[in-house]
Parts: sequence; structure tokens; C-alpha cells
Amino acid sequence: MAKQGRRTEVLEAAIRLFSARGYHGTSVREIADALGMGSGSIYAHIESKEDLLFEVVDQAAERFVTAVRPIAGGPGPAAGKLRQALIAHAEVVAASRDAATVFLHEWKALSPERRAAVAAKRDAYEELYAGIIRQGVAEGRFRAVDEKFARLLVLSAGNWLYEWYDPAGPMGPAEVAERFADLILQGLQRKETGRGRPSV
Amino acid sequence: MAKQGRRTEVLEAAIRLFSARGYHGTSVREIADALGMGSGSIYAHIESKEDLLFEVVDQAAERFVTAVRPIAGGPGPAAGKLRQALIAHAEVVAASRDAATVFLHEWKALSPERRAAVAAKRDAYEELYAGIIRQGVAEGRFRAVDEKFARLLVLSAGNWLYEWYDPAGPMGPAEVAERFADLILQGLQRKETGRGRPSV
DNA sequence: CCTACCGATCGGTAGG
DNA sequence: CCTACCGATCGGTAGG
Repeated sequence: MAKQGRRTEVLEAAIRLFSARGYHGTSVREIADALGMGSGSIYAHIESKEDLLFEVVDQAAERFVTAVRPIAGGPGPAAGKLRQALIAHAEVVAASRDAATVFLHEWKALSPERRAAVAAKRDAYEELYAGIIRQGVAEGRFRAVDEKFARLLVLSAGNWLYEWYDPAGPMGPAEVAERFADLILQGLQRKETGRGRPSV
Repeated sequence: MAKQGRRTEVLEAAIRLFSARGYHGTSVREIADALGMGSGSIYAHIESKEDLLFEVVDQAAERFVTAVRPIAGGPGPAAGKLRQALIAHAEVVAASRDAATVFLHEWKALSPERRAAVAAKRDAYEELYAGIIRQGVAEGRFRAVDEKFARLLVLSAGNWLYEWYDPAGPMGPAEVAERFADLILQGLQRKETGRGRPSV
């Protein structure tokens, strides 16, 4: 418990520092300093700096997949699933914003094999959204849009959250997600404007 | 011309390397190597590594603002401007993807003063989109959505482009931008589905 | 633009 | 978890 707890503290310090300064911009000494340790002592808890990065990135990827998978595979119409998936995504960002930042920003610093492992998880995550969109089109509730672009629009909004969302701010993650979901589902343009084709 | 051309080569090498490995992950020696120079010789062209980063980031920011400002300030309905702005944005990414990556990824590595200068340009850029959206709402062509979220949705799609868009791929930047614009303007959901409120 | 070099810092190890 | 230390590499400078 003590050793396990200390290891968690090392992870948490790494998340904070990697998020703020980047992987290459953070030294092992800085992580050790944050815990009041000597710079060599940290190797009692980790094997290498890159192991630490992988653990942070992989855990973050896992959190997203775990949160959204049951929604995508669950019952109900696609629009509701899309809304719930976005809420779940935003909640993960709100709860682990620094880890999400490291996941999205620093995976390139991993070795090729580990990068591939993370890419596989990210692909699996994106496929959850693709499935929801295909379902909506198949149900006839969504327009027959290109699935790839609909998925990219949703993921762009979700993935960009870490850049601007402040968990300490006035708006909760669910509220933020609902607004994006409304916009994505209903569009920016008024429906009754113009007759037939949209004005531009 | 010779010296000026060489300096441009230094910038271009820095863009490529900063984009691929990050600012802190790239050494001055690697940039010099890419140009077949000794590691000290690069200081005949630049004053410091951070100066180099600032120049790359600032130039990229300038490209986006320059491309979109005339559209936002020009004539015509908001929907058309939004479409044109997204196309212009995608064209900048297509033409300078690595520079856009450095701009969006590495600005945190700048000194506080320079970071503030870049943030000001980024804010000005975002304001261009805010203006277009306000215009659309004022015209009655856009739904009375929260301007902030509409702007964030557009910018998220645009800013995430550098992560997945391949300029060498089959789809041109204008085509990509048009698809996003259609989705954002019209929404994912069919209009005639359900009566009254959307199904979820 | 080169050669030669600077002090500082890097990730990591040894031995306790 | 500490102290002491390793070779390698860092950004940058001097003198030509």
C-alpha cells in the first residue's frame, strides 16, 4: 500500500509536469523534486522515463474507451448515444485533464512499438463513434453524411476540449457536451431559412 | 539573397524537426545537421533556439489571420463566409502543415512575453469566427446558439486538421472544409425526422 | 561557416 | 530512499 501509493504519486507528478512542459521539457529530476526525492531515488519506483510516459498515456486512453464503450454498445437511438458519449468524454477530460493532454500531445515521444499500442486504442475509441454514426444513418435519423467527417467533427470537438476547458470554471462537463451535441445534431443554420437548398 | 535564402532554409528545417519531435525534443545540432552545417555555425543565422521557435510560431499565426481576415470582413451572408473561412483555414494547413503543428503544439515552450504575443494573434483569429457567427444570428439565418460554442466547434474542427489531414492524400483542403461546413451548418440529424422536438 | 570548447544538465546506475 | 557519480548531450561562445 505504501509503495503502491508512492508509485501513484510519481505518476501524478509526471502527469502534471508532462502536461505543463511536455515530455522532453520535463526532467526526471523535476519529477523527483516535486516529491521531495533525490533524483536517483525515483528509479526505485520506475524503470525508465519513457515507461512513465507510456503508463500515463495508456491509462488515459483506457479511461476514454472504458467510459464510452458501454454507451456505444448499449441500446437506444443514435442521437442519444452520441449525446451520452460526448458527455462521458467531457467527464473524462474534466476529471483527468492533464492526463488527457499528455495522451493527445505526447504520444509521439513513445517508442514505435508503444506508439502503435496507443494508436490501436485510439483507433478503437474512434470506431465507437463511427458505429454510432452508422447506426443513425441506418436508422434514417441521420442524414446520409460521410461517416468519416461526422466522426471527425465529433472527435475534434471532444479532443480540443483539453485546450480550452477549465474544470474549475462555471460550466460542468455535461453542460459543455450537451451544447456541442445540440450543435452537431441540429446544425448552426435555421431550418426554415430559404426554400429548398440552403442559402449558400 | 544568399544569406536570406540560407536563413529561410534554417527556418524550414526547424519547422520540420519541431513538428516531428517537438521543440524540446529537437536539438540545435539536429537542425544544423539537416543543413550540413556544424552545430555552432547555425548561430550565424539565428540568435537563439527560442528565437527560432518564436519566428516559426508567429509566422504560422500570421498566415491564418491573413487568410481569413478579408473573408470575415468582406460582404455576403454569414453562411458563405463561414464556408470560405473554413476553406481558407484548411488551405493554410495544407500548405504549411508542419508550421501549423508547431504553432498549435509548441507555443507553450515560448517565454511568457512571446507566448502572450502569440495568444493575442490567436485571440484575434478566433474573434474573426465569432464575428461571422454573430452576423449569422443577427441576420436570422443562424439559430440563436451560444456564440462561444459555435465558434469552438468550428475552430476545433479546423485546429484538429493538422492531426489527421494528409495534404498528399486524395482529398483537397477545399473539399475537406466544405464537408465540415455542410455538417456544421446543417447538422447531422435529418430535419423531417420526428415531429416537433428532436427524438433525443 | 569551421574547429574547439564551455559549464550545465540530461537519464540512469552503483552501493549502500 | 540517499549520496556520489557516470558518459552523453545540451545551448551557446570564441576566435578565426
